[in-house]
Amino acid sequence: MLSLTEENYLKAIYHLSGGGVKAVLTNELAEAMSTKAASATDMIKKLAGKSLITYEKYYGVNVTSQGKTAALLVVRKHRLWETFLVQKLGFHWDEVHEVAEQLEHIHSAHLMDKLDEFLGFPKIDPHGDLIPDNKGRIKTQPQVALDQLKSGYHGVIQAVRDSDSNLLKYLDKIGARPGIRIKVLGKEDYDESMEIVIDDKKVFVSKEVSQNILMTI
Amino acid sequence: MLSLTEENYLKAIYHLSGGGVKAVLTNELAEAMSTKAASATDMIKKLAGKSLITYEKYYGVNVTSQGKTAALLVVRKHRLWETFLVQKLGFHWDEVHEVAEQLEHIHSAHLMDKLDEFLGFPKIDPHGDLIPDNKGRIKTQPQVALDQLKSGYHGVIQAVRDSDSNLLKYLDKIGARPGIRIKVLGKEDYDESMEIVIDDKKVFVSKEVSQNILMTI
DNA sequence: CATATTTTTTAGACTAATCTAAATTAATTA
DNA sequence: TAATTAATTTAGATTAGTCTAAAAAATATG
Repeated sequence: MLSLTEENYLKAIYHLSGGGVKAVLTNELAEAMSTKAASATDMIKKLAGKSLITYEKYYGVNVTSQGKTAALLVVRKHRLWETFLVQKLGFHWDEVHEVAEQLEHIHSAHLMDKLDEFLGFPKIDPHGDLIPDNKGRIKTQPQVALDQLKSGYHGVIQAVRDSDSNLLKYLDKIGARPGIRIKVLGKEDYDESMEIVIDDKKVFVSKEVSQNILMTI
Repeated sequence: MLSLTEENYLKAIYHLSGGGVKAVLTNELAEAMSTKAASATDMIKKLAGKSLITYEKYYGVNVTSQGKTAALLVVRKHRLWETFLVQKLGFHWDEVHEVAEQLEHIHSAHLMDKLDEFLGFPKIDPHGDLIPDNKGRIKTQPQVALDQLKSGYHGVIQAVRDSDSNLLKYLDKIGARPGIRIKVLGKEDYDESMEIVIDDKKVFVSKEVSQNILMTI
């Protein structure tokens, strides 16, 4: 059984990796956990020893399928508790995070199945995120090209359709890599170019580019 | 804020002391916590340093009113969660303890008030125990003399009416001290003597004795 | 009442998770 | 490509909670 700290690190790795899409660096992880790189290194070794992640010195961390399942079971608990807090206890959506961060570490599969049933087997949580099932599986979201996304919506880059190296270099330059979240600010009717937010930076991309970025929403 | 371990020790002290009625010895506490006396001593010093208990070397521990309040707030959480598990999630009463032991350590007064409201402000939990209010107060239960108790019922010794030293010596001999739980097995119609259980031992007591033992049920 | 036994405390060590500071490796730049 | 800088790892220390073994205090016994 994982300790509370191990679960929190694993969940952070899962999220930082964009759901297992890309590697996570030690400093990224340390910052996400509000701790120091040395502490992150120690925990990385521990989780690698439990086969939840793979670790190559100086090159970062990837979640294994076992680690992904474990992370998704924590995510499931978090999202079911948030749903409970909002739907049954009348919490506002912005009050639930801190408490759900605690509740997600309660160890009882039976409890979560009962809660799931009590809530009517919800598919999404109050923030619109998908709730994984009790085997740690999350419905693979259908991929959508970025140009199909409406203003205000956001998604995570899953893949790039065209493998032209000029496109990939350009995407790399603007920070558009798999696992990265994009928000659509607006679309120009004239040329169908889009203004999007990547890493808190606003960028304009042409229709040719946005057609080639595959996202999950 | 108390750590999970501190909360568990404090709760154990509260219960072993019969709700603050009598002192708790180091070995008792160690056994209740499934740990060693040395560990109990360490934690006792820590809790005494936080003014939750008073501690006199070699003579045991007493909860302060501050400690009592803190313990009762944990008890409140435990009992509200048990009520939730049984009434809302359909748990059986014998499945709830382990999960409630975890849930009672979630830190959020707001959550407990909301849960209390959701459950309709229950006064007792599924085991029939009183639920303390959100200030850590528990309704003082009316005292009842042991001879008024019916078969099958149980209660905790709160005080002894007669201070005759022969009576007290006798009570001490059969293990009937304040804070100790008694269960009534049966009553003889002939002389109104009672068969009771104290510390898993069956004992017969006369009406003269049972009239003088004041209990809370 | 002196000795033996039990209970409790103290001393020192161990693990998990953390930190700082130093050393090492990788990446960047001149 | 050599030197500099940035990222990462290692080494050693710290805290909370635990343990074992030894010392000290209280209690029981002869």
